[in-house]
Amino acid sequence: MDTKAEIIKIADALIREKGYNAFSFSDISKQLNIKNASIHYYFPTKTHLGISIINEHQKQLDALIKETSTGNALKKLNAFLSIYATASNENKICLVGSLATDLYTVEPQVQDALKKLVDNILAWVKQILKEGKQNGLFYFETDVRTKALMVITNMLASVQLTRLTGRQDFFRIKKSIINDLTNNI
Amino acid sequence: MDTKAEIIKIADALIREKGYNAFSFSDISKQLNIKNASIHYYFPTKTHLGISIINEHQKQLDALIKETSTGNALKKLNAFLSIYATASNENKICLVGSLATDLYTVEPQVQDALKKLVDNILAWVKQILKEGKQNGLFYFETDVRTKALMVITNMLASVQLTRLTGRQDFFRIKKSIINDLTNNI
DNA sequence: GTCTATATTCCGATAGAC
DNA sequence: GTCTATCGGAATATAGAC
Repeated sequence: MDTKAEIIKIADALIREKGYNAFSFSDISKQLNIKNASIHYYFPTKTHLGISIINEHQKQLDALIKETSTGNALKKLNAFLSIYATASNENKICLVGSLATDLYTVEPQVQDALKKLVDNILAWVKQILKEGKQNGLFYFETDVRTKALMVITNMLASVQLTRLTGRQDFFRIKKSIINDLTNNI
Repeated sequence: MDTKAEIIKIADALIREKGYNAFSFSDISKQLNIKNASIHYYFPTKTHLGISIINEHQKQLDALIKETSTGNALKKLNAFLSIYATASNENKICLVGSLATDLYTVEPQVQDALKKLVDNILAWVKQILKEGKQNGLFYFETDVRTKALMVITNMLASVQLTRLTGRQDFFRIKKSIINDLTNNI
């Protein structure tokens, strides 16, 4: 992995562990054993870095959508939920939740990039739910958009809240989402 | 309102708008037309202030529980959901979500105070759901703790996520929570 | 209680040598 | 590409006058 990719990886971990305003270029440079100023060679400002982190998540989302495209809706749903399970296991939260909390402290370009990522996540989950319902795998009565928002908010907040109540609870919630969708068929 | 209470009120608004690490004593002192140093007379450190904000929320929670104690479970649930509706209308998030995101950047005393608040919120929501089910007002199959966690996470993340998708979505989610609980009876 | 003044530390960012 | 050196600014916090 080249230096630029490593910076993004470390910064992404920091942003999801401590938040956008709590990590510094120094935190990254120490982990990479380079100097503060070297980070600025790759990312002139913290805003540039923030946008690159969001874009990296967009790439990973696109890849996951592509990888699971041949599976059924349940497999796709599990792939989506696994994103948060991985975060929970590392005591990290998701990027969207982290940046949504700090939304009004970041520059408009970061806000815009995040909005696009959220739109794409929401579109994917909506598609998964719609497909699952049509194929008789899922059962729910709420409209697709609202149901998708509820699945996403359950996951987004679970990684945050279970930092305080215990990680067990995350997996209780994750299991319950699948149970609720797949019962009553 | 005395100065100490005003500081808490302003700091609470800032923490839920911008996050714990993004607001400063200067932000507060400017709004109060006093000087930076005067804040330290009331709160020696930012940690003291953080704990006082959490304690204030605990007091408001206790008051809300007491106020609604004579109502039925649906009225209590609506009171709980209204906390987040108020926040959403101000484009603010809830204190628990804000501090959970920054959890590993605050001192242990703040973490501990937050944990106790979360325990009390969870206990109340569990009690509301249990009571509603027993009285035939609510319908759900999941165990009470998990269901309570799902209601809380829906609300906690909705105020964050709908900063990006639009406030309409918050009220779609809120309505859907009530519908899901009160249907199928 | 509130002020001025200041100590200390850290941050994002830049200039210029190598 | 990475370094040293440094600037300007902001943050938490304290000392001591009023």
